[in-house]
Amino acid sequence: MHNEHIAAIAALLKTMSHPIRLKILCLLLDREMTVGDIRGEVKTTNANVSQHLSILRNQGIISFRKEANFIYNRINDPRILQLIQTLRKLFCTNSAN
Amino acid sequence: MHNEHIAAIAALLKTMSHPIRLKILCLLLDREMTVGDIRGEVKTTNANVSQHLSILRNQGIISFRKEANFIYNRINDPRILQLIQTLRKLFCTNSAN
DNA sequence: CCAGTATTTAATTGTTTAATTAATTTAAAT
DNA sequence: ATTTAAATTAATTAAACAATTAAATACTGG
Repeated sequence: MHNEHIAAIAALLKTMSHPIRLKILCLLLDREMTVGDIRGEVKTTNANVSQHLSILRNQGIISFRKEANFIYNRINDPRILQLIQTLRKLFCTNSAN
Repeated sequence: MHNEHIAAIAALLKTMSHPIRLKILCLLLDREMTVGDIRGEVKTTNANVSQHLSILRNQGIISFRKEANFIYNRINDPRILQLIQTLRKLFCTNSAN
């Protein structure tokens, strides 16, 4: 692996490595969610969710669409979906494969 | 995914999210390496490598064996191997799968 | 025992990150 | 136009992280 790849992947992992951000990504696996929706699932403030979302956006992981004064967030990069699938398979099951 | 899983995975990703530590893990994919070996590959000091190794050990990612006054480090957890394989496949190739 | 090498530990210092709070923007509804 | 709700932004403060340097430990060989 080249050093640029390593730097890029390290940055990605860093973005994903906060419990709230990882949880947001897990929530967004299935569906779109607004900031308010997300705040209902994680135990923190609205502003805090918004800040974490902005970090995820800057990394290019999620994008959003605006409707009325709601903002619907979704996972942008299909590779992130696959990555989370792998994490779940490796660390959340007892299966042999 | 349960919150304990999320916390555990977030902690793992955090440990892996430093460029030097990620590079160390990539180097250890194939072979065992001493601190000195690793310092030859990453541009930093001996003490710094040792500190990063200790973080990786505390996370349970790598283990080591002692021989003379060398310490040979290796990846402990086969799931880490698979995870890095996945990262490489997703973010270091142009292939469609 | 002493010298030399490998590694770890400790202490310091600067940087980054994260949560909280308050203020601001944007859009909708009355 | 004013109010209300959703989301963002900004400012503050505390905590965590990381690199450097120096000191300490562990082990080997003469």
